[in-house]
Amino acid sequence: MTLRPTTADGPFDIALIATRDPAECPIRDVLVHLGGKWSTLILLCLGSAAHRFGALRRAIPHISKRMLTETLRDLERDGFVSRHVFATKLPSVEYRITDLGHSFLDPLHGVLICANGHHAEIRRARAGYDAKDSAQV
Amino acid sequence: MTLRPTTADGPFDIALIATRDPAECPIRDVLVHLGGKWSTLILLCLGSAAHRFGALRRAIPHISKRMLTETLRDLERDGFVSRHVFATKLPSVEYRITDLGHSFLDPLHGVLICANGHHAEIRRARAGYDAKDSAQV
DNA sequence: CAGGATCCAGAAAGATACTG
DNA sequence: CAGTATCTTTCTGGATCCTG
Repeated sequence: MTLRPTTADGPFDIALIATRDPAECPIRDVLVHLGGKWSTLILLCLGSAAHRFGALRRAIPHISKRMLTETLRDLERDGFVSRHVFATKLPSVEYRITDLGHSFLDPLHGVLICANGHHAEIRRARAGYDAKDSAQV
Repeated sequence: MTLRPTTADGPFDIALIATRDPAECPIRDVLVHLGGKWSTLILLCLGSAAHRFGALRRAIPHISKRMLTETLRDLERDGFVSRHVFATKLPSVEYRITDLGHSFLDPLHGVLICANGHHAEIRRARAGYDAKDSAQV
């Protein structure tokens, strides 16, 4: 199976989807991490400026310390962000986006523009679907 | 807080992140669904051609019937794909991408290109991180 | 301040069996 | 063929308390 993406952006073979080992498939191996509830949010935040832990918490409402720590570790592990500890009196840690992380910023931003632009449409679709659904039951 | 994305793609306010109600935030409301393990895979598959249920299963290894059904329902609910039932002898159902879904194809594709291009780098970063990690323990 | 450790309810997801 | 139903296991994420 060789699918051709509608965008003629180059020879990108979606047959990668069908890779036997999920770990070899960039779609699954990379996107699953980016797809996490918070990764994109954090990456975008750090894309605009370096943030300290507390600043990130304030910038991203509703995130718990636990999830912030965990997601930052994951992003660090994947090489998207770097961690810089300052041995000040009270510990302070700054997170920065790396070059690798930065290279994802534009593509991600494109998705966001799209999500933002079609948000109303999506919510309308949902409302319609749910209305039909509850009517039949 | 008004963050400016590094891409000067237009006036996209990342302060949307800080929206009080998560449901109002396109980033969370849309991306959380797209971030699911399978949504992107399915959307890309359907972007290349309409598929029937069974064909999708074959195109996307490792997905269970249950997850495929569920993810398709979600995508249908959000208006990304449409469902067409043919009353043939044995039921056959075809899934197609909608215009709305199609508008996400290019941005998503951009992310994939990026993920694909940097996959090796990411895996190296992981290996390095894990090596340091286990060395310290 | 930044985060580690622990507990725990609920969501997500796999396996299997059944149906029109 | 295209699901649905059910059971079970795994994962997620929030709350809370603790430390250097």
